Amino acid sequence: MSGQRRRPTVKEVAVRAGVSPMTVSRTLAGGVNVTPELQQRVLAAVAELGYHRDENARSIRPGQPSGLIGVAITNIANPYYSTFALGVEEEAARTGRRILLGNTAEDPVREAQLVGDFLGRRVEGLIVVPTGVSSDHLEHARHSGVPVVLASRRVAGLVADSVVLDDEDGALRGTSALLEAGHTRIAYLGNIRRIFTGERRYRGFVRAHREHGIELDPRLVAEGQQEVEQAARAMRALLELDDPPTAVFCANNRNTIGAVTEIGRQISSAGRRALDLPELMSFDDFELSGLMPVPVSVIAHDPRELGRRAAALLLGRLEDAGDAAPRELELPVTLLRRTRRATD
Amino acid sequence: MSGQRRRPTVKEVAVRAGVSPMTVSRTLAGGVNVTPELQQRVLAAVAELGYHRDENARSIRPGQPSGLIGVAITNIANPYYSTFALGVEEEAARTGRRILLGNTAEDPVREAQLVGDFLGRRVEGLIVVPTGVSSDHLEHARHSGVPVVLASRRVAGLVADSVVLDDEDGALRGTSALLEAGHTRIAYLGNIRRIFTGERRYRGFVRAHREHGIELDPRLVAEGQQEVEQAARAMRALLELDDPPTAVFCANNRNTIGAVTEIGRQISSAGRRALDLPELMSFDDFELSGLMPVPVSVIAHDPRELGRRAAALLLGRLEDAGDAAPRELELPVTLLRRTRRATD
DNA sequence: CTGTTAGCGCTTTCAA
DNA sequence: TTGAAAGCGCTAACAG
Repeated sequence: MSGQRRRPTVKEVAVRAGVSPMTVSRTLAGGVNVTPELQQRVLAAVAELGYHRDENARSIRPGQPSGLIGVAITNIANPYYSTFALGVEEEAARTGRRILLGNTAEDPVREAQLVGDFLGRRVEGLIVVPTGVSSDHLEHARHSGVPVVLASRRVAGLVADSVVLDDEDGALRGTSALLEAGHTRIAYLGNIRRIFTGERRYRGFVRAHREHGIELDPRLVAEGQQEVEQAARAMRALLELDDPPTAVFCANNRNTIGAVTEIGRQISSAGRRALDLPELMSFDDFELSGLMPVPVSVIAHDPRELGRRAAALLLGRLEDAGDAAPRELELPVTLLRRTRRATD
Repeated sequence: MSGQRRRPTVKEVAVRAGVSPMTVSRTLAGGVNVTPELQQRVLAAVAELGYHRDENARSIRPGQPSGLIGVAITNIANPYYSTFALGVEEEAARTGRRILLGNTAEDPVREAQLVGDFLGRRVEGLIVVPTGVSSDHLEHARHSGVPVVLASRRVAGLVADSVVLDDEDGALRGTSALLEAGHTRIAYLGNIRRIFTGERRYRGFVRAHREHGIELDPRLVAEGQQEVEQAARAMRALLELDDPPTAVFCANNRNTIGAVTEIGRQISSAGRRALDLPELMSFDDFELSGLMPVPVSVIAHDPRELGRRAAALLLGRLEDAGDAAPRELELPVTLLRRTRRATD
């Protein structure tokens, strides 16, 4: 086993091909002004030695882009965000760029570290699902010429391109559909309010109540669940109320899964019937959402498209090198209503 | 808007702090042999200028690691692989390393490009879910001193560390459980056979039949579905047979979701009863698997743990710089049996 | 404890 | 069309 053999350099390739390093460099850059004959020799040497041009060394020259895009998301394992990352990767790959991926775990401190690290690696731009209210590190990135695109959430006071969903409208429409179906006790399972989407979706939820003249029972509002298990516990607490909700608005993927999980437990362990359990309205679609024991309506959107758009905004910024005004996209959402079937 | 301001360098920090570049470098490296007084001045200058050490420039020095790990997976959007990536990221982050993530989309050509690109960026190691049978590019990486860890699948003839699942055992046990419950017509939905896990899981499926003396009907075997929609179509074809299966073994996540999707369609559109539809055995667990309209038993395992183990193998390799014999891990799987409830 | 020198792998600039 | 020199940002190695 040859083990830690050093990687070949331009110089070694040059020697092997019997040319100067510059000829190797030029050949690899596309071969302008190099005899086909020499190109042949160079490429042969490259193949024999298994040479790979050192992109890091290349990118230290000022003006030379690193070809890297830093992506900081809150939870890689959440299918919503991983699909988002796929969208970003696809767009980036189309321009030959790679993504550096980091998980913030919804922790502002980690996010700041991550961004600092990304800057150190000379990323050309950043795509961030911001976690906190502070924007010093993002401001700083932008300030040193690294464009930032915010996805899914914005940060107050930060001037940057962004792609978010029409959260309030989605929550409004979803909640209204429940109210119009006759529900008067609708619970809310969601993120902490200080998170951008948490605030906006809650606002839509409240507004729907106001517009329909229905009073909102504060005991039905549970916020701050990040993980499925927390959401399941919150759901259980709701079901144990004297006057439980007849429908539950779940403000995101994780809360929906938690709510459904608890419903499953009620059916299998506690022996309750699906008919006696609340129906759900889920902001974020998920796989097999149509096959749940209780009806799950969804406020659907395409995280992959969100990723593509975010990447497109960033790539646009990189080309224009532009000081253009920030572009703020707000993608529409689709309400897919599901109700109890007649046979239930 | 200051726009494309050049990023500050050590030299500029040095000037601002009134010291030499080396003092800056030393301070940032931990501050050994630097007066606290000077360190103060340097750190102040760093903060004022928003300086970030250029990791790329740093890593061109031979022996200096890049702090990057290349991860090539087949489908970022598949929750199974994204959770895997999370495990890798966690472990890598513990040693201050970052991951470069690429999607191969199950395409060997893309995989080879990706690996080449990763090598150009001087990754310290590679974690790959291999797509093809060819291993030239991986062999080459290993050969130039970049350790490779294969995850989930191995490649014939390639000497490398690997973490895979006990695929055959899982498939054997899952299929056996079905046979022992009295099923004699069990269908198979899976990957193409040339894929490592496809081959192994199919082998377990066949072996169970042999051991139980049950003949396998080749018309019940559908291979080659990569995407959910393909799997749903294959499932439909199975259900339309004159003599349809009473149970279906789904060899992976995507095929299971497809099968369940089709079952949902049969119930809602075709008006069939869950009782008349086959139960499923799924290799790979998934969220809410316990709440499906037909019983879905799962052969479960933890993709995050798989990711952590793969990363641990790689990190071990990086520390030992070792020519040690390749380590081949095979993680156990857990069979979780679900059957129809009495009330069905 | 601090600074100077040299050079990592590469490519831009200039000369042949 | 080719090559030599110089320097990108950083830090080991060697003075001082």
